[in-house]
Amino acid sequence: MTDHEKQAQASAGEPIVLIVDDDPSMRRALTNLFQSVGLKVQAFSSAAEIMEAKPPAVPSCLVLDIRLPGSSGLDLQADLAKANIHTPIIFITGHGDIPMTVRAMKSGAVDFLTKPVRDQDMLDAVQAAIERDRKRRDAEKSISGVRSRFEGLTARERDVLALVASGLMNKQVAAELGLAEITVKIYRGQIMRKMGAKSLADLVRMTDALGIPRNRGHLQT
Amino acid sequence: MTDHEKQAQASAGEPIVLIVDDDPSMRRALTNLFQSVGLKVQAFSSAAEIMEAKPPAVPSCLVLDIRLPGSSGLDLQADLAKANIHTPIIFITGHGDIPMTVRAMKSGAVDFLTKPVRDQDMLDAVQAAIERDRKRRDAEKSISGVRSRFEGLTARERDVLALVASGLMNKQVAAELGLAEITVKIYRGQIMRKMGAKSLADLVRMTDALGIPRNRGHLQT
DNA sequence: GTGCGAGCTATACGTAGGTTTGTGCCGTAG
DNA sequence: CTACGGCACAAACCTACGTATAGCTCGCAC
Repeated sequence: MTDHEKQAQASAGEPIVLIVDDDPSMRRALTNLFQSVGLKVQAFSSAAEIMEAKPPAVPSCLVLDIRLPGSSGLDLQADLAKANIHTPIIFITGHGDIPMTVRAMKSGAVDFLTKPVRDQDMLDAVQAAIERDRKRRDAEKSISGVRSRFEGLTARERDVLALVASGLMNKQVAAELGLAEITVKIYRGQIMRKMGAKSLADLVRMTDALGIPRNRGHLQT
Repeated sequence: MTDHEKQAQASAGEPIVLIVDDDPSMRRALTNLFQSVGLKVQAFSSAAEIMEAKPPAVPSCLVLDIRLPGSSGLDLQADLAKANIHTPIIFITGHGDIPMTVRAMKSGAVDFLTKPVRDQDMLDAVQAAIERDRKRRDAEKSISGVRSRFEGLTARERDVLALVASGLMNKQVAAELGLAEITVKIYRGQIMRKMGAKSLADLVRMTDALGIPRNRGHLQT
């Protein structure tokens, strides 16, 4: 298989583990551990270093020492969240305390391991983290196409879409927007075509996935 | 309408804090703390005791010492999960360790506080936990009506519902089920009436909320 | 048996959805 | 100026949706 072919299916496979630890011997040990089970590894020695690297395009996870030179692992976690990078994080700590653990877990860490870390615990945690990331990426991918098509709609088409997806009839949409019914019908057809929806049910699910507010939504009692 | 305004008319009823601790002085202190901010309280001295009580019908949370006579707080957490009771849990511990904390948080605990507990930390945690429970109850309530109406559908109506909600036209549904189109139309009308859906969009959202499998679903690219 | 509800269909009719073709206005990019 | 895209509408036409009325079978409970 050529590199090009590998790249083509990269989004689907070959997960990678990112290690951030200032202790070279720790980096080496973790790298060996992960490689021994066939995982790709990339190691960093500081938070700054990994923030400069581009986020991986494959399912991945971070293994992070809570005590790092400069900023702590928790700071890095917060920075990544702010940068909208949601790679799952596994913390390792030598002298962690409970409040620190709680904070990390509340912020979405998948695990928090204490030194000395047992190999099997680490591998289990990484396995779970990568699986979580894979799911997140799949979900992300499944709506990215929908979102980009939505971007291609004109302002008016979006108005109509919101009302149609909320269950209004064409004539009601027309009244709401001060249009003739025929105009709504035409926009509606354009929306279906542009969004690639083959039925109204499709369109409804797309708008829900996009989180478009419903002007007349319900579902109660 | 903002989320705050919605909140005001959400799940009615006086929230309650359930305390489980074998230390009478701790129970008294916590009870006083919560009552001082106007929260209702019910205290228990063991896991067995609270398992016998009926789960509260109002937004609530558990404040749980991790070390309990008989079973540990983590065991109680697991038992409650098994019994399908999802009241949010706040743990308190005197001598907890990190693995215990991780396990509790992974299992869905909202917080894990160490003694001595600062009053404000406890109140913040309880506030968050009750809010979480209120949201969960609201979500639960909003689909319970839909679910019960779905139970009232006949077998054939459910067949038709699944296909209609997946976006098929009446004639396609008819072909799929070996029926005449007119039959599908009539069932469809009955479904709309029985489910209380005022539009197809409604119906689609209901089926999605119920997790009904789609025979011809998509949403890709 | 009688009644009842589920299941199934038919004819008929009215409404809603959707496309095509064509018209026109407006603003802006070239 | 001209071309283009967004916006808006109309007439004509076809398809899909939905209801009412009516009739049929089957199985089950009384």
